Amino acid sequence: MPTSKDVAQAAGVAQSTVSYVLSGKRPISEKTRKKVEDAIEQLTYQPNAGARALAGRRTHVIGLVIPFIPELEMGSIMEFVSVIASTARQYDHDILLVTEDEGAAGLRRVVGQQICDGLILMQVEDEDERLPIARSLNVPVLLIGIPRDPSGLVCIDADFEMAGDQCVRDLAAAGHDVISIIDWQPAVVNRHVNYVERFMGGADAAAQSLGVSVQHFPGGADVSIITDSVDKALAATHGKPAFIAPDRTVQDILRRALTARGLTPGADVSVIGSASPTLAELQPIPLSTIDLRPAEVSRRAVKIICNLLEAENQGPHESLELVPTVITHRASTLRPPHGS
Amino acid sequence: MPTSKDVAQAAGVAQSTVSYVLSGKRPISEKTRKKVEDAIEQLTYQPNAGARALAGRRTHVIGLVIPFIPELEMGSIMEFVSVIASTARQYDHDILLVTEDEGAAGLRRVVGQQICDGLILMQVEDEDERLPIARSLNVPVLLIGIPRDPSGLVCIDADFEMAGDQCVRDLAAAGHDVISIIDWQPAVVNRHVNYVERFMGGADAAAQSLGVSVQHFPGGADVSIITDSVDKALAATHGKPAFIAPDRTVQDILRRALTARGLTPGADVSVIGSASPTLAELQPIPLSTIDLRPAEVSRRAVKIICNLLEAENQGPHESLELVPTVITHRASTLRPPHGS
DNA sequence: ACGCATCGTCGATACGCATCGATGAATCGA
DNA sequence: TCGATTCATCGATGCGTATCGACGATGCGT
Repeated sequence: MPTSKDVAQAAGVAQSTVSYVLSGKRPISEKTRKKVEDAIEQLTYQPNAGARALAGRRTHVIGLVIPFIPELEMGSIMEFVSVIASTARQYDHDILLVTEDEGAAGLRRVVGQQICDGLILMQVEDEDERLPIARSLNVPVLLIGIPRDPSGLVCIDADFEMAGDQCVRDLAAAGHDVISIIDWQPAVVNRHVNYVERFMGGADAAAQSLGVSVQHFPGGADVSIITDSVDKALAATHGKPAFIAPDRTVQDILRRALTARGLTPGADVSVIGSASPTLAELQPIPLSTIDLRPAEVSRRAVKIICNLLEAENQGPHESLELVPTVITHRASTLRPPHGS
Repeated sequence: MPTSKDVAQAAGVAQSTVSYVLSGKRPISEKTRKKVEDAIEQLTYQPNAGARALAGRRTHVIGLVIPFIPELEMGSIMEFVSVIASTARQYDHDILLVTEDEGAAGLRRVVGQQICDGLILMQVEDEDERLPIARSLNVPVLLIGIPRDPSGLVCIDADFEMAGDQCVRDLAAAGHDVISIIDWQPAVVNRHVNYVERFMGGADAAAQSLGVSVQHFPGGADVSIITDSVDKALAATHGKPAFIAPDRTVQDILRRALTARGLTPGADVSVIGSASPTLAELQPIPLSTIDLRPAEVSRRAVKIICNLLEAENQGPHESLELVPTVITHRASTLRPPHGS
């Protein structure tokens, strides 16, 4: 492996000059720059990351703390991971994986050993045990998710309140006056991620201001539970029932339960779920969705932490960014009555 | 951040002694060791990774090249990623993500900059453009998947041939003499990962040796295609049809298609799919599965590359490890006739 | 023509650790 | 009791880069 000294020698300059050509932190004449760049190319020189980190006190690596994975959500987590990794590259950074099973100690380790310049925490819970550590670490930390007490922390998340609001408004506009929301699966709810409450809060507020009623039902992987909700929803309304099911697994079950009752989404009943456009279109009946925009959340997360890294000024930052959600009509919801 | 020099001072020894206590590469008296360890604890000293990499020529980081993600397979990829990351920790290594969108250059970068000691490539294709680079890099590379020409490479994968064999034998034993295999989705097949062929090869060979016949049908996300296959399978056999559908998405479609024809898995028809035990049990009718054991493949992958890292002897290694698959009976397959 | 600022480059040093050779202390045999 | 070993530790050096101060060369104004 060639070093910057080799490059310097080949170009007939000092090693420090090579360094300045690369960093641009001091003016270099066009002629010298050319010589150095040629030498770099010919030797296929690449700066040694360890030495760079040691001398420059910056590793250009961001630690990504991935959650322990309830099997059913692995797909959505992977989308975050993937987008975060490629976005990080655009900011000239790499992503190091920190698994949840290392627990809070993992955070201390990667920061203490200075493997990372900063951290991104996924799936932040309401009262997350990692928060005190996050606050005490001397590096920027970005949370995806919003804890109960976000003071002194930098957070980003989808705007679940907006999502709940959008869903209810949409169904109300389609003529539904009783709307049933089926909760996330117990496995998710029990994790105390508060986006569940935020979503419900947004939905309830919208319902109140519009004068429609919202019913809440437990989620679950069991068809009978969902079928029950369907029956209750049917009994509670004169018109056609409407369902909101933000959890992907619950969506699948709901679809099955509706079929079992002979109900067709878009004709006898409205259903709004949460899925990427691609997945939504693949359904037998294309699903109207509330898009929580994981890719956009990921991109912004990386952007925010990279800004913090450049800012470099100490002192705990604090901010909260909510990414607007997008509702999309497809075949699974009734169309609004004409003229209204 | 305290350094090993600080520790040395606190313990009243030389810095090199601290280093030897940590690495164990020279004998240290019990008394000195104790002093040093106490100092480490009190200062909460953690060795600087950059300096360690620079001096020790070993980063303790493994690059994991994750594939570009057809949305539908994200879940399974995440399982690999997650298990690889936590297994790596057991071998005292960390995982750095390298995204496919950086292409082959990404491999050269992380190795050239010496960010990584070795690489794991996922989803290796038949004629993978990364192979020449993998061979030319001066670090251990472990492939998950088997290219057409694995010479000079170290590979691991599930034993898809065994999987195909097991499925066919199992269905034959249950009394089926015509077995229909539905291919992976076109998106997967077109990627030229050859596990598809290996699976089919194993199935065909088993069929031949058992005197049953195997029909192949194209996979797809379209219900009508699958329904077609169901009809053809029904026409081609006196008894009850049998299906093998290793692709998860295809499985879902198949289930729907069977329902549409009024067929019940386990009663009128046998179905073997591929899913983790958890997911299989969650189905309305628990699915008999061929388990491709992604977690085991991941664990062994990490183990192999860590061994290579320790071996350190140059010269291209070459090996091929196949992880046995496991077939599990659940409710979706017919039971073998008594006494046979 | 001369002092002065500016520009471009060099040399030296620090970053924190691993490792090698050397040194002093302790142990052993005869 | 003395030299030969072995054991435990120290000091010095190198890993490859970033950065700071210094220095010669150039251009400016007067």
